[in-house]
Amino acid sequence: MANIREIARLAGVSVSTVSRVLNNHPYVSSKKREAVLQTMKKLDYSPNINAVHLSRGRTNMVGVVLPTINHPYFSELLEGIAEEAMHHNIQLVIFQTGYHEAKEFEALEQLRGQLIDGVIFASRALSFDTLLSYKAAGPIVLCEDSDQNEFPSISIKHVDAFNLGLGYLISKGHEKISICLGRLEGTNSRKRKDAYEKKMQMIGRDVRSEWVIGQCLKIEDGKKVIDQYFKMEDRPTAFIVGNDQVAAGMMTAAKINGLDVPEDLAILSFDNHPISGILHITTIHIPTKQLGIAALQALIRRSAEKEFAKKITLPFKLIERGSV
Amino acid sequence: MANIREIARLAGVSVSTVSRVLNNHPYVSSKKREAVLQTMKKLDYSPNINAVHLSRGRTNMVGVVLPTINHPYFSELLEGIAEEAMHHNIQLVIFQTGYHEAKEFEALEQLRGQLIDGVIFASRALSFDTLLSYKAAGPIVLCEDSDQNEFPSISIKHVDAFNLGLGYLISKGHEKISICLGRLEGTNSRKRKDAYEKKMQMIGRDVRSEWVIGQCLKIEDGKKVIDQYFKMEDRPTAFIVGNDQVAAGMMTAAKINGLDVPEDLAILSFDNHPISGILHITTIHIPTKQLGIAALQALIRRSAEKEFAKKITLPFKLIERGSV
DNA sequence: TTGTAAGCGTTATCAG
DNA sequence: CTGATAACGCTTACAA
Repeated sequence: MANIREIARLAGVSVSTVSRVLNNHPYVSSKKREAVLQTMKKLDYSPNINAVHLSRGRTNMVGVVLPTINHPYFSELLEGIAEEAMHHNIQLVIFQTGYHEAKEFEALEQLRGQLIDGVIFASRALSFDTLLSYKAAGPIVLCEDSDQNEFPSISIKHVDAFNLGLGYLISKGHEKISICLGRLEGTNSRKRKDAYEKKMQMIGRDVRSEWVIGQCLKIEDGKKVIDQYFKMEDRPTAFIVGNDQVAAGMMTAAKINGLDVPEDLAILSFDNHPISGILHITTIHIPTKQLGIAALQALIRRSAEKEFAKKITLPFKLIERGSV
Repeated sequence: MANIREIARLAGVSVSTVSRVLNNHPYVSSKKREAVLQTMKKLDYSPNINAVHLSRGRTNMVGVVLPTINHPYFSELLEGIAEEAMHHNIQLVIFQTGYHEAKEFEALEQLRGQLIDGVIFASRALSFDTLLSYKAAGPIVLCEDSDQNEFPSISIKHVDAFNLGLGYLISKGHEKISICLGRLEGTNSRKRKDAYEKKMQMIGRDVRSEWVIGQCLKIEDGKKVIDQYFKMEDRPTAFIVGNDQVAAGMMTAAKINGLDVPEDLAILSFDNHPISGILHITTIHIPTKQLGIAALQALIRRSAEKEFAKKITLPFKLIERGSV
C-alpha cells in the first residue's frame, strides 16, 4: 500500500503538505491540495491508522469491560455507550470478560499500552485497589454505585431504589420479603443487600438467610428461584428481584407450579426492559441506556480534567403493573 | 512513559534484547533476561501497542459491523464472536451502525487503514458491489445467506427454514398465512420472502400484499402487527414471524385484544431465544451464538487463505410449543 | 547469544 | 504557504 512519501513524490510536494491535506489544515494552496488529492485517488491511498496513532499519542478508542454482551442490561448499556461514542467519533473496543479477572486486566494493560484512551467498567470483578494501581494509566470510569472518589462513577442510587421497592411491597401488606440478587460480591448487589437488611430490621423482621438468593442473572435462574421457594421452611409472600429477566423466569415457573401472581406471590423487579411490559411485571425503571451515555460523557470529561471524579446518579421510577 | 530504549540503557543491553524478552524469544541469556525484567518492573514499563502494531503491520483486532447491539439476535451473535475472539487473542472493535451506510464505510476504511485485520458484517445496508470494492483491503466475512462466492458467508439456509415453518403451519391446516420480516431490503429477508411466495403459489394461494409486513424487529413492532391484522380485508389464520421478539409482542397484543393463540391465530417465529420459551411460542431454533463463532473462525481462515470463500450453513430445528 | 541500524508511516517543529 | 527533519516506540534483518 502506498504511503505518504510516495504520494508526496508523485504529487511533487513534501510529505508535510500531504499531511496537511490529510488533516484539512488551512495554509495549503488549492493547486497543491488538488494535486495531492488526485494522486491519493489514483493510488487508492489510505493512511495507516497505526502510524497516526503512534504519532499522535492517542487513538480515539475506548475500552468497555463487561461480563457478557448477551444480557438485556448490558446490551442496552453498551448501546448507550456506543451511541454516544459515535457522536464523539470514538471507536469502542469490547472486553467481554465473563468476570474473569485476567480479561479485565487485559483492558487495563491496553490502557497502559496506549491502545485505548480510556476504559469504562460496566461491571467488574477486579478489586478496587487493583483499579487504583492503574489510575495513572489513563481515564477509568465505573458503572457502579460506589463511595470512592478516585474515579467518576455512574449509576442509580441502589439503596434508594431498593427502599422504594421495599416500601411499595410493604405498603401492599408484605413483610415476608425475599430478595434475589446477581453476583453477591458486586458493589451494586452489596448496596442492595444492605438496604434490604436495614429495611427488614426497621419493620422488625429477622433476615432469614434462606430469603437471600444470589446468582440470579438470567431467565433460567428464575426457575431455580421458584424451586428454592418451595423448599423454604418459611415462605415469603413477596420477592424483590434484581432484574426483569429473572422475574420473567419466575413468573413462568410460578404459573407452571400453579402459583398465582400476585395472589400467592408478589414479584417486583428492576430495569423495565420490554419483557416486563409483556409479562405485566411491576418493576423499577432504570435508565440503562442513559447510564451508558453518561458513562462515556464522564470518560471524556475525565480525559480533559485529570481529577474529575464525580459520582453521577440518574433517576429511577416505579412502574406499577400487575405482579404486586 | 519509559520506552524500550530506556529499558535497554538501564539494563545494560541493546534494544533488540529487550524486544526479545518482550516477545519471549529464545536465545537470550537468563542473566540478561533477568536484568531486563527487573528494569521493566522498576520503571513500570509497558510497551506501546501502537508502535507494535505499526511495526508488525497487524493488530490482532477485528471489526464487527451490526445495526444495533441491543437486540437479542445481535447480542447473542456478538457474544459468540467475542467468545471465539478471546480464544484467538483477538480484540473486537464494534461498529454499531443503525444501518447507516456511513458507519459501515467507516469499518471498511479502518480495514484499509490497517487498524483492524478483518471485518465481520453481522448485517449490512451497503451494496454488495461496495463490499467488493474493498475486497483487496482485507478479509471480510458476511453473516448472511448469500449466493456470491467472493467472501465467506455464515448463515442458516433461510429458504429451507422458512419452508419448514410454512410446511408445519400448512400441516396444521393453515393456508391463509401472513409473514412478518425485518428490513425487506436485507439479503436474508429477501430469501425468506421468496420462499414464502413460492410456497404460497404451490398451495394455490395468492400472495396478498397486505399479508407481507416489513420493519418487524422489536417487541413493540409486534403490537403494530396485531393492529394491522385487524385492519386486513382478509385476515390470515397464521403468522410466520422473523424473530421471537416480534412474536412475543404479538402474543401479548393478541391476548389484550381477546384473540386466542393458537385458536384464532397461530404464530410461528424464529430464533428460540429465552422469551419464546417463557411465552410458549413455537419457534425455529437458530444457533445464533454458533453463527458468531463460525463467523470469526471463517475470518481467521480467510486471513490465512486469500481465496477462502466458503458458504457455511448451520442447522436449524423446529421447537414445537403452544402457539401453533 | 548479542548489538547495530534500517525500517514501519505518520505528525509536528521550525526555519524559510 | 512550504519543506526538511526529527520524533513516536517497536521489530527485524544482518552482522558479529
